[in-house]
Amino acid sequence: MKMSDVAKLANVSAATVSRVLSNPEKVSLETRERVLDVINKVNYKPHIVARQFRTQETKIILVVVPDITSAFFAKVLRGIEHVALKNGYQVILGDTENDVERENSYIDLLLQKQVDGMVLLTAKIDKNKLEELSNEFPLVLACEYVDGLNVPTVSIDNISSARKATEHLIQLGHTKIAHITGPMSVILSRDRLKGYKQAMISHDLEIEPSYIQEADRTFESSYNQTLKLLSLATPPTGIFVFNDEMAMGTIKAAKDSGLTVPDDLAVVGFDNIKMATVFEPNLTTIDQPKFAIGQKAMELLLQLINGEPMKKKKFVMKDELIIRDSTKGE
Amino acid sequence: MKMSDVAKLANVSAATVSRVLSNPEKVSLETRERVLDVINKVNYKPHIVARQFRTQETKIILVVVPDITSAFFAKVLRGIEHVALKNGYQVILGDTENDVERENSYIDLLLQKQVDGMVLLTAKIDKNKLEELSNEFPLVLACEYVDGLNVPTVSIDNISSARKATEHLIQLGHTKIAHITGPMSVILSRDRLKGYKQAMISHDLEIEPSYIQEADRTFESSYNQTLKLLSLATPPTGIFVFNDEMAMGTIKAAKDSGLTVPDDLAVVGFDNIKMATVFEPNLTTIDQPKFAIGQKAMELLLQLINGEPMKKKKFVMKDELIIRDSTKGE
DNA sequence: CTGAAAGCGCTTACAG
DNA sequence: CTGAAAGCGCTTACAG
Repeated sequence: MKMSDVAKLANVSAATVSRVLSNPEKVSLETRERVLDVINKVNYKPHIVARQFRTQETKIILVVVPDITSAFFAKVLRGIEHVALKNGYQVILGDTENDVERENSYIDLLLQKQVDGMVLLTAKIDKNKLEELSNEFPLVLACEYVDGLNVPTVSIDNISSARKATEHLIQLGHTKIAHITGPMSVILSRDRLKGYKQAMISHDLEIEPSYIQEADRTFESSYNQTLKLLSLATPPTGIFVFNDEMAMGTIKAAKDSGLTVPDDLAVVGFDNIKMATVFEPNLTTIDQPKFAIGQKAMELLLQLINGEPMKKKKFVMKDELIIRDSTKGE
Repeated sequence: MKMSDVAKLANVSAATVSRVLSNPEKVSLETRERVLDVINKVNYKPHIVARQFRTQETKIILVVVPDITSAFFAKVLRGIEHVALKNGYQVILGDTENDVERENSYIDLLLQKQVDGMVLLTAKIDKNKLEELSNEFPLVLACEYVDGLNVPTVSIDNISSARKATEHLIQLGHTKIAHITGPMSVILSRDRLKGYKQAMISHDLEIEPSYIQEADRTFESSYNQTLKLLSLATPPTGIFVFNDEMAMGTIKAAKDSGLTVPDDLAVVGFDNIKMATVFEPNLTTIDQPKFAIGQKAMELLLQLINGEPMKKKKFVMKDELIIRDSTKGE
């Protein structure tokens, strides 16, 4: 059943059926009702791909995430999704599993016009390529960003929030403070490391190289790096960890080493995922407005798609240090 | 830049360019190389929507999940994704957030030919509608299923695994065993309740109605229902909980009530999500092969899409009771 | 091995 | 307010 069949049954042209569906105000009430009756009777559904082809827009956007099983990204994704759906857009999910190759391959969807725009929640891809791409297609970065790139971006200020997290430990009296970073290939890791260093220096604390350990973003990896830190001649008494999942790994390692958190070791995480309040001790962490970041990113993408002017390109969302039991005790 | 432009530059017809892209073996080596040179030089990318329109297939499949922020569904989704990508299919994500309306609206993507097939990880939708749909379109159910529906389905045997979980508590000597169910509108909840009852009856244990409490699938909801159970005149000493996230809520409630797990209260969860080994005490639970369920579901969907015969329609995957600290102690 | 031509199902500028 | 007609960019059956 196609549009011309419906048209015949309703004694109108296909053009009129099309108008009833897309611009009903252009059709007289009488005709409109007659056409709608037929549409309902035969349960006609327009062939969306034909429409996409004709209008040259798919009403689909692509979201590229580094890890869909991460609670953090799932929440950001949901924010995107909400705004997308409300505006008639479907969301294609591109899970790269932290693989640059796969990130690159998703970009083909844009080049092949299979999606109208793209939100990147990971940006390992080459900077120049990204720059070119954003000149040609609607593209928004969220959470991650690329330094000096003139692309709309939504994130928190990772440097200042990492500084805040570290200063919280300093204010509690800690001086031997370690930092477990994410992969150095990710700019967020470098930013949070920078914030950590800034806090240490501005409080005249020495930055001990062996106190800085790189991990990938998993529980297990942070667990192992923590064991390493705890076996140092002078182990740290406080650790700022790249994210909450890793912070849980750190605390587990402390417990397995016979230490009590926060008494023997204070731990600060990042993101404020749901588990942060379920895990014991509850995590002191930096709250990121995950849902709001997703919403804002999608709103910016819609602006780009609709060709609306964009005065501001960088949006810094508000984060918040949330103090819980992993640093302050019960 | 479109195909005919490439054709001109290479001194061939558009048909030949098309063949180079889709059936290179039908083009002479010489011509093929000449065309590929041009394609690379101008960085031509075919307009996929035009191809979709022409071939009447989109190479996109839809996965409908009840909750994308759930660790369980994210893992199943990843299994689907792996098989999809390997076979040249993109995945559109349909997150219903447990809303039947939204489940229904995703079905339009199928009716409008915007996707080639669909995997449902939730099935609240009307049974007859589903039956009709599956006669017309490639459709696979995974995790959830609908009783008496002749649609390819991948899941574990929820009744027997729930029985196993309950019997584990019985074997530990518990007689006052409660069950916190998921929403009764979900068949999995009814199945697991059935398994619980079977275990109780076959061991001559009374089924105490107040020991059965319904919760939605969240941590908080199970937390509250557990408080209710613990305030009974004769509180249970063991609880089988619908899923792991809820089991964590149950344990939290027990702790907050001054009880020790497993000594005062033994708890069994379901799914074996990653957090089950991070949370303390580690959860005794039923392991579901999440990734494999996703893979199998997508393989079945591919069979349907390709019109291959399917001898068997119901696939029951192997589950496993995993005993950890939440029932047996250290 | 290659090309000319038809056609997939819509939408929209144009004419009346 | 309505219709006839063109055309979006591919693929493929057919002919040579």
